[in-house]
Amino acid sequence: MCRHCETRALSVCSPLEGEAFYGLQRLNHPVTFPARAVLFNQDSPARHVYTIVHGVVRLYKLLPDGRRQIVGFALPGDFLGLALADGYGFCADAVTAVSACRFSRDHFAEFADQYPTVLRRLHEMATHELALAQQQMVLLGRRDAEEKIASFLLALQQRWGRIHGKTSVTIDLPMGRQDIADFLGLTIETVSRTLNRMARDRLLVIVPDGVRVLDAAKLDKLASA
Amino acid sequence: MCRHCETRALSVCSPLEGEAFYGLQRLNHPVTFPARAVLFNQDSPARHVYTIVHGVVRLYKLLPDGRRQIVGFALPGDFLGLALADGYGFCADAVTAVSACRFSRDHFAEFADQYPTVLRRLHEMATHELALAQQQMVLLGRRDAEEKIASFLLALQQRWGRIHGKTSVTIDLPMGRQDIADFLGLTIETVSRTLNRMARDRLLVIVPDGVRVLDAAKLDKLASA
DNA sequence: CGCCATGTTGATTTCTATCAAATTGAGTGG
DNA sequence: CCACTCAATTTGATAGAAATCAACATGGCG
Repeated sequence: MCRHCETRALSVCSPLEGEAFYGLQRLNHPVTFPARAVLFNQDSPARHVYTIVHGVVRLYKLLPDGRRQIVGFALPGDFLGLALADGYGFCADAVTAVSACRFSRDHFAEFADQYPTVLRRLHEMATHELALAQQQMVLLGRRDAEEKIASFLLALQQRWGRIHGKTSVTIDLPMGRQDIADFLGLTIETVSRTLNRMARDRLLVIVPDGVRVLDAAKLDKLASA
Repeated sequence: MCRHCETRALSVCSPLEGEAFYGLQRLNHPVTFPARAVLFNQDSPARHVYTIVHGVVRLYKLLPDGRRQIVGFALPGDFLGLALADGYGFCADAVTAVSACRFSRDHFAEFADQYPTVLRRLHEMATHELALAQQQMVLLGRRDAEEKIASFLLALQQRWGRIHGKTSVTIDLPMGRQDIADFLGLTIETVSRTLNRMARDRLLVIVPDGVRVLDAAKLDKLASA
């Protein structure tokens, strides 16, 4: 029931009311995916668009020789298919079990043309994604391994904070070390070593499926340095 | 005179006709900048938006310690200020002499709200930028120096091709080595060495303010490898 | 002609990748 | 409940690509 959806405030439907809200709700096909399920591939035609409700999705591109770059993690409230274009620009698969609102791309695009509010919101979300992507370019191009890890952890802490309504010193990391490595332009060994060095230096504690921040100030300094 | 503008087909105004076209033209304040002029800074409030008509602009972010990441080069037809947000997300300055169409951000945003075609086009341009940014993340995170240079050259060749209507084996490089380095996440020495090694290996010839491609096949292979 | 930016080239260091092996831990079946 | 398996992670040793440090060359331009 969209009316009581806990991720509504974060999602594309946040500005909708009345007729527009119900109109979009009528187009919605709720779907779920088990962990590791593929939502779509880079080359496949973009038949659907999605809003993530629960769970985490990794978005990535592959080079012909198998190297992988994760371009983002989609969390609750995030929208997949912002471009409303014929093809997705990347692969998407579920890191955890995922539930999502699925819409036919054509129906959604038609709906967006009818309600400029939706198009405006979509553009707002797209430019926000663009800003994140540019921030990630700085991280990938100009930061060392320790700074990358610190930035990643704090950014994720903030995103979970917005989703849950309160920030926690425990940062959930549903994705594996290899995923973190492929997001930060590192290897799994460097991620592991860096996290464990941070734990040894009392910046954080490694807990099952996450970390707990001990020294936020030092992490902040690393992340912005 | 917008009517005969040679970059119109590439720019935000391409889909406009009749009243909308003249309406936007009335909002336009043509401006020029000499090389090295600052268009705006990362922290300054976003008073204007721009369409580049001639010349090249570099867009970059700075870290507190002076490290720089160039997030893009704006070429004729490109739009600056896609977010229509309160702040620019980056610094912009002129690499060459630049002429541009400048609009008040508020007036432009109002105009976009009036003409959904414009908003749609803006969104299309934003998602295109997003796709480019994601491609750049792959480059920064997962490619070695030689692949980075090859990809950069070919991407620029294609962009000039779209602007001039025909692709040329001579690729104009108005930006300096340091700019290329800061775009690709390398140092100036590595850029210089890699380009000169490519020249030694007969992949290309270095010419004043550019390169001439000799072995497009090998460069293609490097770029997509 | 000489000056200062920009670019090139060489020597060395450093960080991260790579290669290799050991450890942990969740799930399975005896 | 415990041995077993397999994947994920950690840890160690080494190699390698690019950064850094340091001259040196070039080439516009006053």
